[in-house]
Amino acid sequence: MLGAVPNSVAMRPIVEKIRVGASTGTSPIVTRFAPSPTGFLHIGGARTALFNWLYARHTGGTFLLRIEDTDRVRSTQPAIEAILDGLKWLGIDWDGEAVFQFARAERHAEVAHELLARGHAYKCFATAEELEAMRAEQKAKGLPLRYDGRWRDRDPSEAPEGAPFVVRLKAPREGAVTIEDQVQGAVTVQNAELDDMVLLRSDGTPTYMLAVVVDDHDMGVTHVIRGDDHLNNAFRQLALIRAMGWPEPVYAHVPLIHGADGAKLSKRHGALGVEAYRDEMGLLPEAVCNYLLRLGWGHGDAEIISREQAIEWFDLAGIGRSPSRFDFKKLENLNGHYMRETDDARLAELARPRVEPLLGRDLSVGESDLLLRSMPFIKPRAKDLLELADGALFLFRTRPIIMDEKAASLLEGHALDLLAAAHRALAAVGSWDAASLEAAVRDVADASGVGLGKVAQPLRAALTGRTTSPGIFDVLALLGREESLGRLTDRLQPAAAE
RNA sequence: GGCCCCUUCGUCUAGCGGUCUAGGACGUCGCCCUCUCACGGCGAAAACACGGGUUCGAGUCCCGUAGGGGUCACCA
Repeated sequence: MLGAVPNSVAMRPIVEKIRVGASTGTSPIVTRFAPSPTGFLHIGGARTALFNWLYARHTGGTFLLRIEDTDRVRSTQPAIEAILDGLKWLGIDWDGEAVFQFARAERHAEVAHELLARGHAYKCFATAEELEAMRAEQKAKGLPLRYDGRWRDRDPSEAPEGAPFVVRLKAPREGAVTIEDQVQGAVTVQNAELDDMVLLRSDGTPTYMLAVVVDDHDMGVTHVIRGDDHLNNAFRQLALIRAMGWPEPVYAHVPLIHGADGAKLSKRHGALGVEAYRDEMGLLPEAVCNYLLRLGWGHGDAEIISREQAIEWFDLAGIGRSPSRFDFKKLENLNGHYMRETDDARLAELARPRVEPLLGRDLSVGESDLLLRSMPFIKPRAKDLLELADGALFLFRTRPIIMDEKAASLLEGHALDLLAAAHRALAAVGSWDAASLEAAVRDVADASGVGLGKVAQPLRAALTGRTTSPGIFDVLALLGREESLGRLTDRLQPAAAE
């Protein structure tokens, strides 16, 4: 059982299927995104996924998804769904079926046993307490903390009968390893700095280090693009890859994203799940992708980059070497840009489910149509979907509409006389269109010897309940004759309105 | 602490030895447009961390210093 296990049986179907899909292209490049489902898809993970996806699409290669669910305690189904949903929302599609790492535990163990059989790995019977003592001593002596290889050359027969053991890789101790990282450049680490990592735990389950290497190999991954918190891991993984005689992947370790204050982005420090960007912040996926792309990657002066353009331009050489801070203001600005570019129908559909809760009721068919027609006037003023919904709200308020404080203060004294004059003029307008309405209101201003603003602001307050809104003539046109005149009457005859 | 990585305006970045009196974008400030708010247009302030080299010449190459980050598990 522990002997030379054939190394070509388990899980081959997965590889074959993927390879078939990839073989149609001219490039053999295969990338992957390998999140662990212990929480939502955070912004850093999203960027890593995006880079891998873009590189695969750019090269005509294959982009695979692997869920690293080997931590049975912390991995959850909701987290898996959140990650899948997040990727779909961002428009990052993967080739073939997602691979679940835990399901491949047997294959991982098989590789460890093969290594054991070939003398590239050994059993370590050191107990947890023993290792703890070892580290305490190293720390006391100011030595680097690492496994000292105490079982590296000992015979397993020296261990107590039936004692539990882990399997460790017998890594080279002499020399150095250099990785030609596509982002970081040549990085060299002395083998003496690395200790013999655990491949199989004492319960026989594989560690992450073993699992990634085996899966990446079996999945045919050629380019490993990931956060640079894995740079040190790469050297250990390479030792394992070499022990197995497998082809070495190209590495690209991308600097991490920091919070606005420069501190590391963590779950309690700005690293929200992508669903928060979608639901709570009301952002468009194309804006988030564009922002993420520019965070750590550049192409000359290009800022607004479409998905198609990104695929055409993306390359590893454009990835910067230094960590970047997350700037929500810039994301917001980008989102405003994409909102203005988005067609009204899509925007209205995104706005409706946000308008209805604010209103406390569903929109009728007619109101949905009104929402759609209002988009050209609302969307230039909104930088996210929250503002979009908020900006459209006044259209659906029922009379008498509520006034905010500033609007109410605009409806005092002489302003009411102007409002009354405007009401009379508007009531006499033949064709209820923006141009005719504008002419009528300008006449009122001229006749009263005041600027247009003196009339427009009270009108805006009475019509929308606020001091800011789309152009007042567009507001009148949108609301229609009856509703507009009614809202004005409510302000002119407060007693009747209350 | 050991090892590894990083360092251009507040932020994201362009720059790949001379074309840099350092460019763009967001943000900030001013002006214009104007019925409000946005949008849009114009303009301004704003950076090569520091110190040594190499070179005719350094933001660009090398070495230090400082600062920041990552990593050192039978987590991933």
